[in-house]
Amino acid sequence: MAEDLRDKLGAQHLPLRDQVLAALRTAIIDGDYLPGERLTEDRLAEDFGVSRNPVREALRVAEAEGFVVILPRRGAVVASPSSGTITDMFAVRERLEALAARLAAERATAADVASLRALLDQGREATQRHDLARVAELNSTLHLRILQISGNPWLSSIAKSLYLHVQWVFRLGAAERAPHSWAEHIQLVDAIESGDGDRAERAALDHLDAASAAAYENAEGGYGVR
Amino acid sequence: MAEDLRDKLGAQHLPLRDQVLAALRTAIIDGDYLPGERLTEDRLAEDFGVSRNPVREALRVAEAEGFVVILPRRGAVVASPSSGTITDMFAVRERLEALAARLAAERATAADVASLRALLDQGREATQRHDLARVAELNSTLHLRILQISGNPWLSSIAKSLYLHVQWVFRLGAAERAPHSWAEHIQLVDAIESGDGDRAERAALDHLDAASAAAYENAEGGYGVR
DNA sequence: TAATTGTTCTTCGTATACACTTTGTCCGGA
DNA sequence: TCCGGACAAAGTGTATACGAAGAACAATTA
Repeated sequence: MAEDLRDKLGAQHLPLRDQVLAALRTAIIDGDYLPGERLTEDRLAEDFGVSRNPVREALRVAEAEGFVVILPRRGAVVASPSSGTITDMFAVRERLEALAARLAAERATAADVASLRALLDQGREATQRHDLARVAELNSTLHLRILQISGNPWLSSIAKSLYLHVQWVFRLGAAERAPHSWAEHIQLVDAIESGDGDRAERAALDHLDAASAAAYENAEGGYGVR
Repeated sequence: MAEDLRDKLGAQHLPLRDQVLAALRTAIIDGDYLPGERLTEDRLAEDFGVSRNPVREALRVAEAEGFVVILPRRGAVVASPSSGTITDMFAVRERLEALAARLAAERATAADVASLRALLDQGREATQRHDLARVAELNSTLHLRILQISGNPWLSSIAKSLYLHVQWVFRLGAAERAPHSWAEHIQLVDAIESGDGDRAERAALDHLDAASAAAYENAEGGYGVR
């Protein structure tokens, strides 16, 4: 009850535009709306059961985030990530996640490390169960958690946005990420626990290299993105 | 004329919401709207002479960009960058601009280098004239130009946004940036021209270190940002 | 003084209207 | 058949109005 009150003080009723934005993002990432597809305001409004205003506001933010492109007087279309984009995104992610790993190593508390280890355990378990969806989800959670531990809000929000886009491109390409090499993750968490920034950074870079290599293999088959 | 036609094909009549967004950004960066200041939709609509709709859309984007904070059912207030933010921003900028310098070194054409040198010359000249505003402007242009040369749109847009925020914090703090050490810039451009990625990266890092040191000195006096 | 109530301001969402562009279609003429 | 222009349809861009609900502040009451 006390928690309810505290929540109510600030807010709790998240605006429709935010719900629309979230729904739009996931719809695009999941491929429900394909690149190049036209997104008229009326259509989105109908799809989400709201009026045009919340839709418009969500669209502007989605544009700023790079999920849609808005052509003046023509409306919005889902953005079309090109193969060049993958290289570019990984180049930036490399730097950012290396920094995040370093900061996390320098700042992680025992509780932080424990939470990372817990994710690692769940990941191993899910891998054994061959629950690929869960594995991918845990992978995301782990990376996001490290960003959070880094304690740099800018880093966190930028990398998070990049991460979403990478996921998007992945889904467009191959069905699902390959079975993750949790060994790399363990290396990374070990390094963070050690408090050795250099080592953490190296571990992050190694992991990213492997991930980007996998990305290219996946991309080979090709996303039908024109 | 051919250019006019090409422009007309796509568009030319940039929407009110974009004009409002641009005006809002500069108003915040210039300190016309101070951190913590309340920005009601009606007030902004009146200030810019438009209806509430374009204002709302501009506000959402400004929120996504971190210039304003929107409290549910309370409205928007200008964001309040704290001293921690400066450290965080520079940590990210360091990585990003180092990457940009490396990419620029690897990809710069002769024409690119020439345009950088031209900016350098103008900068030196403006410094001699003690035209500080122009110096600051040329400094911005130079950095943005390097980002553009890097050819990585993600890097470019992220770093650009960070750059805007840094400027904002600067203006809040001290009146104007100290007379720039163009020597560092020359080092950087030399390194880019040489095509040596490592060297360019080092030069960028050196420059950022100096800039962040200067930032702290300036910040010492204190931005009255509560 | 402290708690409660009421008032006011403002956001949030909806609905509507209309000008203006872009696009697509149709039709007549060469 | 092919071309060109008139015409209609679709959709964005902007403005405006209105009701509901939350938050802040003032006034009132115990």
